Amino acid sequence: MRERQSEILTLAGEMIQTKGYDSFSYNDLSLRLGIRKASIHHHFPKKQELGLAYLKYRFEAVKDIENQLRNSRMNPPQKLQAFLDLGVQTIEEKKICPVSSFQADRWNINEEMNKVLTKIEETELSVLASILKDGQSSEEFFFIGEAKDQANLILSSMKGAILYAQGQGLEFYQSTMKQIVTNLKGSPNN
Amino acid sequence: MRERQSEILTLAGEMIQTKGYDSFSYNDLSLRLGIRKASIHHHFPKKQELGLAYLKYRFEAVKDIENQLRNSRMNPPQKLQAFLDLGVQTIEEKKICPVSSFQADRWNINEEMNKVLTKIEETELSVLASILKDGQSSEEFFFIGEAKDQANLILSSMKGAILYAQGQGLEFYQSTMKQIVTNLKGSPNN
DNA sequence: GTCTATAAATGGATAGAC
DNA sequence: GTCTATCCATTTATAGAC
Repeated sequence: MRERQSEILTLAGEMIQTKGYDSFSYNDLSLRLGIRKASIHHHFPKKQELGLAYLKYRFEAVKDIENQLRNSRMNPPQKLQAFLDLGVQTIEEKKICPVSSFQADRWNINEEMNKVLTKIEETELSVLASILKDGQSSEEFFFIGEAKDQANLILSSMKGAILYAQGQGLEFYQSTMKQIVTNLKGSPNN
Repeated sequence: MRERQSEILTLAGEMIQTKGYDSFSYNDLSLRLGIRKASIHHHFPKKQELGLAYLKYRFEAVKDIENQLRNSRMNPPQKLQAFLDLGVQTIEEKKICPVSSFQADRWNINEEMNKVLTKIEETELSVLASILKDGQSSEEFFFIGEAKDQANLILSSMKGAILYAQGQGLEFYQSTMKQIVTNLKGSPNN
């Protein structure tokens, strides 16, 4: 990927995580990059192409994270913590998850973008489900039901809590994630 | 409240739950209502006033739900289910939670709107925390830690799961909420 | 309360020179 | 790859008639 293109994608990502896909403009990018709108159109002729390119780039990044976690020597609780810690950085940068951002903008994106978005969702969910499954096998996590459903629950709450944290503060996220880990450790009867 | 005004607010709400606050226009409202843009400006001169009015109206609605649940003769598990069922309707109407919508648009709203949004968040959280506390006392719910933290977790996951359900289907929400209820029933050792 | 008309700014996009 | 110049549609908002 050309230098400028990845520069634009990175900045677009930043704006997607703050203003949202539908609300940032080529002018916003232009001002930050110090080049004219037309120059950005040269790299990404239409905004939908920029949005799609960003989503594809994000998809690759998510698959990278997946592989890193899969090949790491961390145990399941450590992997889960590493996963949940990704949200802390997002909040500290006053951003939201790009997936949540596009989810909220689903009406404003085309089918092609929506398809990639759905693939990203599924990849993230399967990464987390795999961690939970391993932890269940090794008796480090305790929960009833399918690992997949538990993963859906945890990822939903993680993304949701990031949205709340913008208003309620980082502590909201921290205590909520702590509660997740607590729930996985067992019942009040243990 | 005048008829037309509440009509506009209702429609604005629908659009906030689909396109989002920053992405719907007075023209969108105009087309749906069959009156001109200028007529809408007569009722809500500026879009920020419309947005603020909607949030205040939502705040009242949330407090109503709070009172209804508080005064109902349902037991805590029934109250929780009624609460979670609110999400089902939202998904079936292909909408997202208005709170989530504004949370994703936090960069695009002013401080006054953000204040009301935060109040709505806090009210919803306290309603849920109260249900969980009651259920814990009556030994119908089992969880470690504070009811408040558990409420944060459940509300985050509820809102998050609604966002996922747009792409993954209603079943995603249903099974995720089932997992929440399962988790509250006790540990795998029970 | 609703209308026409209109303003002023912004947003996405393209043509063509350098 | 970047620029200037420009286009056209949209968006928020206002003035003033009915």
